[in-house]
Order: sequence, then C-alpha cells, then structure tokens
Amino acid sequence: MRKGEETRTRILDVAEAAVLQKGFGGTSIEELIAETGITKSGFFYHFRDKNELAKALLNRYIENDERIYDEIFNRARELTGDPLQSFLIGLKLLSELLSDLPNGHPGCLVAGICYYERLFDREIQEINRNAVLAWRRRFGRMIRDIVAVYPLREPVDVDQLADMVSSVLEGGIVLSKTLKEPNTLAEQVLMLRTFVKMLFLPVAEMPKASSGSAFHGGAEPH
Amino acid sequence: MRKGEETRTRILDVAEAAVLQKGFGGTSIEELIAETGITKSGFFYHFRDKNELAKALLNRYIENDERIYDEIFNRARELTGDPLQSFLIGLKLLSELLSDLPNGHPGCLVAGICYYERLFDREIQEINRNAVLAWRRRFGRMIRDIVAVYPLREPVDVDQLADMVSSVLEGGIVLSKTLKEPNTLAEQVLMLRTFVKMLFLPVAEMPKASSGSAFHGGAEPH
DNA sequence: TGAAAACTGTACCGGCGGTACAGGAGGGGA
DNA sequence: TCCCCTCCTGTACCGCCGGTACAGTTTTCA
Repeated sequence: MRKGEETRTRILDVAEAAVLQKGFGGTSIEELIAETGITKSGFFYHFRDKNELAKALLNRYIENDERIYDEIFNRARELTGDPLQSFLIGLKLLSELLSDLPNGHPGCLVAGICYYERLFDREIQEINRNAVLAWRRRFGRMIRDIVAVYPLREPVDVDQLADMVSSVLEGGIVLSKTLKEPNTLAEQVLMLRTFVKMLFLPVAEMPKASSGSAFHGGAEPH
Repeated sequence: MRKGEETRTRILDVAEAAVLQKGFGGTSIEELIAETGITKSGFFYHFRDKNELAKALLNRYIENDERIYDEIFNRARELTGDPLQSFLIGLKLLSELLSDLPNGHPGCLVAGICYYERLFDREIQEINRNAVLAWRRRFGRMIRDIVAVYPLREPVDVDQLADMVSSVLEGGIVLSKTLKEPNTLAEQVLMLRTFVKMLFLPVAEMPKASSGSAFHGGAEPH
C-alpha cells in the first residue's frame, strides 16, 4: 500500500513534466516507464490507460493549484482586514512567487488539456471545466467582498472581472513560454493588479502634464 | 502548379481544424490523408514530415491573424483620427468579431504549439516567438500613439500593456474553450477595453455612493 | 508533344498504445 | 508457519502510426 503510492507518485511526477513540455499526444508511455525505471506491466497496474493517467494528473495538478492560491490569499488576509488591500497584496505575492520560479512557469495542465480536448472523455473535460469555474468562484468571492466596501468606478461584471484573473494568468503563461521571458508572466499579473487598483481606488492626481513619453517601455525601433 | 497549391491548401485546412481540436501529437497523418482524399505518398510529396506541416500551418495561421488585425484596426482608424478612440473602437470591433464566431474561437495555433514545444525544432519555436513579438510591436505602436496625446493615469510600461492584449486574448481563448462558453472571450476583450479606457480617460463622476452591489454578475450562492 | 509537376501503389521498418496472462517477491495477519 | 494480497516483472502479441523508398502513372502547361 505505501510502496504503491510512492511509485504512482513517481510516475505522475515524470508524466507531469513531460506533458507540460510536449503535450499529452507527444508524451509516450514507454518514455515514462523508461524514466521511472518501471516496466510496462507495472505502469498499467497503476493506470488502466492513458486517459486515466491524464485524469489523475489533472486532479493532482488542480488540487495543488488550489492549495497554492489558498496559502497566498490566506497569507494576504492575515496582513490586513481590508478586502481590497488583501486582494492587492495577494496579487503582489502571486507575482513574486511566479517570478521566483527558476525556469519560468512550466505551463498549466488545464490549458494543456484544453488544447488536446477531443482525445479525452467527457469526464476529463468536466474536471477541467470545474477547475476554471472554481477559479471564477474564488476570485469572484474576493471581488464581491471588495465591492461591498468600495464603489466600482466603472460598470464591470464581477464574474467577468474574476475571469480576468484566470485569463491573464493563462495568457501570461503562454506569452512567457513562447517568448522564453520568464518575467512576462509576473509582469502581467502586476498589470492586472493595476487594473483592480484603478477600478476601486481614486486615481492619484496627475503630477504635471509632461505630455506622454513618461512611462515608455524598452526601445522598439522597428 | 495551380493544382498543387490547391491540394496543399486543402491539407492545411483539414490539418488546422484537427490540430486545434486534438493538438499536434493527437493528429495523425493517416487521418489527414483520409479526410483530404489523398494518398500517403501524395501527402509526403507536399510536406517532408510532420515538422514541415507544422511550420506551414503556423506560418499560414500567423499571416491570416495579422491580416485580420490589420483589417480591424485600419477600419477603426478610418472612423476617427484620435488614437485612443480608434484603439477602443478596434477592441470593440474585435470583441464583436469574436462573439460572432458560430462555435466559439477554435483555438490559437501559437498557444497550441507553445504547449507542444519540445517536439519541434528551434525554427518553429522562433517563428512562434516572433509572432508574439509582432503582436507586442503592433499593440505597442498603437499605445505609444495614445501616450503621445493622453497622459497615463497610472505608471505602466507600454510594452507590458501591449502584451496584456495578447495575454487576455490567449487566456480568454483557453477559458472560452474550457468552459464551453463562447462569449467569455469577447467579454474578456471588453474588460481589457475598460482597463485601457481607465488608463487614459478621467473616470466619470460617481453617481451616488449606493454602497456596492450595483454591478454584480450572475448569482453565485456557493 | 514533351518535360515537369502532381500525384498513386506497394512494400517495408520500428515505435507506440494497449491487451493478455503467467508468475514472482515481499510483507502482514491468522 | 502459511497464505493471501499488493506490487510488481517478463513475454508475447496486435494494430496503428510516422516515415522511407521507389517505381510507375496521370495531369498540366509552355
């Protein structure tokens, strides 16, 4: 019983890394058993087929993901009672965590599976869907707490704003991976933070209309 | 010469739909030739291997993508000379185009390939990277035009703001696909539009602090 | 009309997902 | 001590797939 769990975990570890680099279709079972040092029969003892491996992988990934968000935003809530401030602090902590990843974000399994869709059964697609809905509920809850205290400066739908957090994270991961710029993801989260700040806080008075060109980014001569 | 191009295009059409539904690894060449009504030899006459198919597919996708953006934002520029207004109109047009897609957005090949990464050669990864950099340049150019006229109400980096457009699009596609809610993508683009608006325009005066709960979204009893 | 372009047909290879099944090591409870 | 259960190994096999090789055929158009 103990030994079995350990082997199973080792397979999942190897599989997760492989799937995030090559997708499900690009990851062969033979390659997984080679790296885990197990036989093919051993693999199929733990997982009936590739679909069940995907399911286990996805469930584990989502669980871990939720745990991380819980930690970050609970920590943020410990630091202040104000719902807006704790949300903003949470986003800051999240961006720091993301920029501390040594090789950049490895990729999101939810997105990976969404781009592999048709080869999995309805159950997996449902698990994936529920994970995204859980994000919507999580961030929606926090935003509703804010709205109860701060007036919204522009008419936006709370659930859509909650989805924006997921959008920017998923999109930021794609950009970061494609550009091979690990920092892009963290920067995008901070941009979202700026948006949230502007939606609920009065803008600081303009310092002196210095006509544009103040906050330009890197040079882009082309 | 003419006939060859036509067959090639037909293969690419079939392949694009398949790849967006199942990923590259999940798409078999045999399945492509079956649907195109061509033989295996015929397929390999047009494409040396799967990698070259991917390259052609990606290049065509990016080209088409650029064309669509050109059309939308040129059209927006025809409607007004003001850089901010034309950008906002462009985003509105984009969201309308996205919400008019009958079955929702089919998925972005750039993201699909980014999640399949390791199985392609450096060249493809470079094409992908350049596509994202082109988006950054495109939106960055428009934002710089705005910044030259309107003061930024919060200190944000222009390139990071430009990347936010790509982030929200890519993330919105993932959310839309996973949730099977075609509208989510268009809504996310409009959220981004609100952000851009707030960054450059003074906020409308608050109507009367009716203490929150004004713009709540759908009920979320959990 | 003739050469090049655009294929078809056939045969083959090795890798992969998956199945089937027999058997064995090791530990824990009766 | 014995037996059973968990956790594997080993072997053999199937059919699909990506890819190669190459000879031959039809279509196109200059």
